[in-house]
Amino acid sequence: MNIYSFKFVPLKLRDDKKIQQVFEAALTLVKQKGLAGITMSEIAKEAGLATGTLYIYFDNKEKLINQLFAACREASAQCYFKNYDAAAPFKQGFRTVWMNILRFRVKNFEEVVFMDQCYHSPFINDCTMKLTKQMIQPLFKLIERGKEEGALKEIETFSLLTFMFGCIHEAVKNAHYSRKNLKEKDVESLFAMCWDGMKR
Amino acid sequence: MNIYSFKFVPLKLRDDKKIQQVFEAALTLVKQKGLAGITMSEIAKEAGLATGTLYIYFDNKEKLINQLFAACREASAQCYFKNYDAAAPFKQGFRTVWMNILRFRVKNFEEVVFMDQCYHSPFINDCTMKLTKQMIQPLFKLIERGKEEGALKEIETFSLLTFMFGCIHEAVKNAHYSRKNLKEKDVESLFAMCWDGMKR
DNA sequence: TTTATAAATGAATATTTATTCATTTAAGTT
DNA sequence: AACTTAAATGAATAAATATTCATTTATAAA
Repeated sequence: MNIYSFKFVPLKLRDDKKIQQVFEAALTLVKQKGLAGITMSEIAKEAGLATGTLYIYFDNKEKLINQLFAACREASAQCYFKNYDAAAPFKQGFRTVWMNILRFRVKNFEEVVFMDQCYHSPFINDCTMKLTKQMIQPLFKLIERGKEEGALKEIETFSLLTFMFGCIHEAVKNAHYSRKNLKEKDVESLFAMCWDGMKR
Repeated sequence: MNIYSFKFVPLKLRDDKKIQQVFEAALTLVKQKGLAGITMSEIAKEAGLATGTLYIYFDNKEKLINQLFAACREASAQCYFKNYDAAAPFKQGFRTVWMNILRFRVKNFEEVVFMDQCYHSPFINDCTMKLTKQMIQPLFKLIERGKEEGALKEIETFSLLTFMFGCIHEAVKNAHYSRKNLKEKDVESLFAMCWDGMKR
């Protein structure tokens, strides 16, 4: 017990699990009705909280959405290089990363939808956007390695990356909307198409 | 002059150009601030009309957005087979269609953004969605022809189409956001990647 | 030129939604 | 057990937005 204890003693603590609850509620609703269709009171209800409680954890709606966006971006970037072995041949490493991205997007489809909607919304500010662009840096390096080793076509790195993301992105979206789960063989043929398109 | 003329004589006519003005205003604003950020009064202002005038042309906001969506879908589907020569070799026809899609998306980027946002919004109803799916039928046929002639990989048509759209889609988006116009050579290398990925 | 009619207007109203706040509840300290 | 403090609540308020409507304007026919 220190001399300050009489001044600041937090007696009932904020529950950080609630932030997660709110995030999940928001994602569920955005997937259902889009960013244009969600309200603070609905988010609170879906999260099992009173409307006022939201404002203990988030300054306002804009901040809530920006924070959720940042969290999604973090989670997404985190997955890219899981199990990546820099010592292995390029194609193998590329495949690992490719599969990581695909799996993340299948598993976290709500996040993907949410982030997609955010890019053209009044909620996401410039600072948030800039940070987002920085996070694909490691992927840039990967593609560049592929070109140096003669494995990939001599095309602008940005174009190659775009191509790779485009394939994955659209496949995950279409699979979801047509309610067909991506089977092992679908994933394999998609990877084959993507690789054949990019390889030298 | 017929016997009814004393009953229904339209003396000041509705101006169909206004509908186009409103559509353009809405697209401009959606690109700027997203579907979540537009209001009826802003649309009216951007279109140079009074708020009330909007309600002469559209029942309400939902209808306005649905009609705009339908118009965009129409325009988009219209372009696919321009200059397509069914008698020409497959690759040539495929290339024509591919370029049509790419060009349309570059030129009508606002429409693309708008439609993208609509898919997850409270505005677009099921009926509208169903119609949209029907409109890619001719593309289905094209891909099937490619497989029959041995030009394309023996993969589900839907997967091949998805792949093709994914490449185009993402390339147009990224080009736009990074403010790099797609140059002739970028388009060519993108087409090459897409074709190499799909060809047998 | 007059008249009839529908379009156009934008301020007023209705509705929805964000945010606040007085009150209650819960938890740690004494 | 009493006390203190912050979290939690949800009804009340503020703010934003959709929609209406009484009035004005424009047009074509007579």
